[in-house]
Amino acid sequence: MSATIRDVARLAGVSKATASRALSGSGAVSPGTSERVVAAAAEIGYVRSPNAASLVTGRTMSIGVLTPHHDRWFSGAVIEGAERVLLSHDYDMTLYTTRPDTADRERIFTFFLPRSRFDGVLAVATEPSPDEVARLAGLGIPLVAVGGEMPGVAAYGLDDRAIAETATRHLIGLGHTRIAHLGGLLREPYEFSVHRHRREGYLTALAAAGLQGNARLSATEMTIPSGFQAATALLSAPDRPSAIFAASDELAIGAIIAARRLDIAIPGQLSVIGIDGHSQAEMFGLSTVEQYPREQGSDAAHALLGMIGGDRAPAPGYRVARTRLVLRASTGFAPLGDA
Amino acid sequence: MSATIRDVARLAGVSKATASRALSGSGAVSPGTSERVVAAAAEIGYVRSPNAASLVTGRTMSIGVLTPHHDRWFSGAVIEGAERVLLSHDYDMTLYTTRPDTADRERIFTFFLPRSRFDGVLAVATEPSPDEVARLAGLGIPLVAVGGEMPGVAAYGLDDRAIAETATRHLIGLGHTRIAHLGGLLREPYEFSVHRHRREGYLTALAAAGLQGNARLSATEMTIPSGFQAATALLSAPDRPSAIFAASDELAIGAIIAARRLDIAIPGQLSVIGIDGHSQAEMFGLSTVEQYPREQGSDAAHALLGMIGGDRAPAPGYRVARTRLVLRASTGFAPLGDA
DNA sequence: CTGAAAGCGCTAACAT
DNA sequence: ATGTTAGCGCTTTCAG
Repeated sequence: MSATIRDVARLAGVSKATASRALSGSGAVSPGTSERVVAAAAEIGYVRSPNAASLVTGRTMSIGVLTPHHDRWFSGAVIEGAERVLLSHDYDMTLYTTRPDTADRERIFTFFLPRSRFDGVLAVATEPSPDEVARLAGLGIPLVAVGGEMPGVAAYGLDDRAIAETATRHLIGLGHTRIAHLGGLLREPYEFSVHRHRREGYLTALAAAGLQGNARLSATEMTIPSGFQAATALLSAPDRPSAIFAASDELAIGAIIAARRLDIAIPGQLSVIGIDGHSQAEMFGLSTVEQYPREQGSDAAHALLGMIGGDRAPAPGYRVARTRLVLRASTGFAPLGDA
Repeated sequence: MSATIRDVARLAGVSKATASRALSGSGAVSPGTSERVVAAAAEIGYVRSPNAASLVTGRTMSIGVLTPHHDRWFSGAVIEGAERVLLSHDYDMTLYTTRPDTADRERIFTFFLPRSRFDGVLAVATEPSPDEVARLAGLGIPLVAVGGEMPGVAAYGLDDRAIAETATRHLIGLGHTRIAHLGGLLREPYEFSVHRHRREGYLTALAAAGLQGNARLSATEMTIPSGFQAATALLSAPDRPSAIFAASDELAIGAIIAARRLDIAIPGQLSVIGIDGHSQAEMFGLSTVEQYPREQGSDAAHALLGMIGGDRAPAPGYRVARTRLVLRASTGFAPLGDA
């Protein structure tokens, strides 16, 4: 089919070995020879087959990427950030959707990942069971997680407890006392720590202000429509909250839409704050704790590449990514009295 | 590192060839032997290396997927639909983000795709230049497009002109005369036909009703915030339209949010209709022409697999995917007189 | 600095 | 039905 290194060698009048050396820039090749080889390769449009090369080098030049949903704002941005870095190092990404409790997910861990196709694995917002963690480890290749802790694994994510506290405290500082928390689902028995930590931060802040008795928790899928539904329920109750701390901007945006539908003025009658810095946050005037998933993705990719390259493996651990509190109209004013 | 077919053969007491045959189910192997081989493989957790196999079979068991943005509703759904089918056939997907006019995009076509890693390519909502089309063809592997036509290529998509006409006609039937079109960007000189066709359908419907003089066109990125901005401009003008036909639900949703912000009642003072059946369409009460990208993705994957399998290559051509007009609150009422 | 030879893991003739 | 041999495209000893 396409040109092989044999063709290049023949055209350049050298042996396969020399052609290989010239093309990879590794061994010692005389400048003239090297030039001829490179020219020959360009002429016939030769591109090295990494599959064949991997057989002898052990390097596949590919990364396996795991995510429960690649079309969500967070995962999409992480993947995008990782892709830029990887492509520039001649790596590409094979994507697997690890939706919980599916047959496909099972096969991804037992069949696709062990096919020896990858030099590393990037887990994005994935909540692996202990069994899955063991399988991942059994692969014997570097693993980096983004979007939450993973036991014994290098991970990039937020200090979720702290930022949840910050966000909740901001609401408290505005004078709110009836603050509800719109959180993510806590999948038992194995779950990514993110949702739990954000809820804990919320509770801590409440307790610090002597408001623990007012805690009001709602948990749902991390999507705008789910947030809309959950918030509608929350806001339809007679003793509705005057503020909502949402665990993600998607949930917060759903809450804003719900409030409008119910004719509840923001921020007059309801303050809302989220976490993320979603692409729609500004449009909705949403106050939020911004994070930068594209950056997290590229950091993770660099880490992975480093580990593959044999750099002293960065001690597995949790790297806290930067965030920034951004205040907008959704928390623009103190609530109107106690109504 | 991991177990090879040699290990399996040794453990089962057969030759590599027999082990290979037993595992692949191709050649003739006695039931007893086959069983022993399979058991041995299971015992040591053997998984065939497709990279090594591809060297001799020519099959890589992988598909290259091209999309300008994998995190948008449409692409996300297409990819999801394709993934399910592919995984069930032992295929996985390597994803490349082909954002127009980037260096990465160039390298994807010139370096990554020709690495002989794929048995086929799936192009999702991709607008390839003639040069890129040529490179794709030069790969010598099956190619299927989803989300628009591609010259000389098997493609799955909508009858964009027809559904745009349908949507516009629905607005006209409601009594509207000042109908604006919120469309996608027309990238010159090469573009996917989608946006142009939808605009043409809109113009055709207008003309059929003698309304061609009232055409009002606005083109922008296919995102909610872009739709919000464009609609805000459209609706702030003194002679604002009484109806909007948006080329996508994302744009339509942006328009709905803009209208609320401007205190323009829907559907009292403004009717809105979109195209897609976006996951947020119902929440926003958006009338739309639903399409089913997950289905399109799985159809495309089946087609690809068929072409790879050597089925009589389905004549390259355009396959029209099903749609359904879904009416909701956003076009619930006729406009209030002519105001 | 360069070439010849071996071999990565696997399958496809070709024998038997 | 099974084993032997060759070889896919590539890199890496090992000689020279």
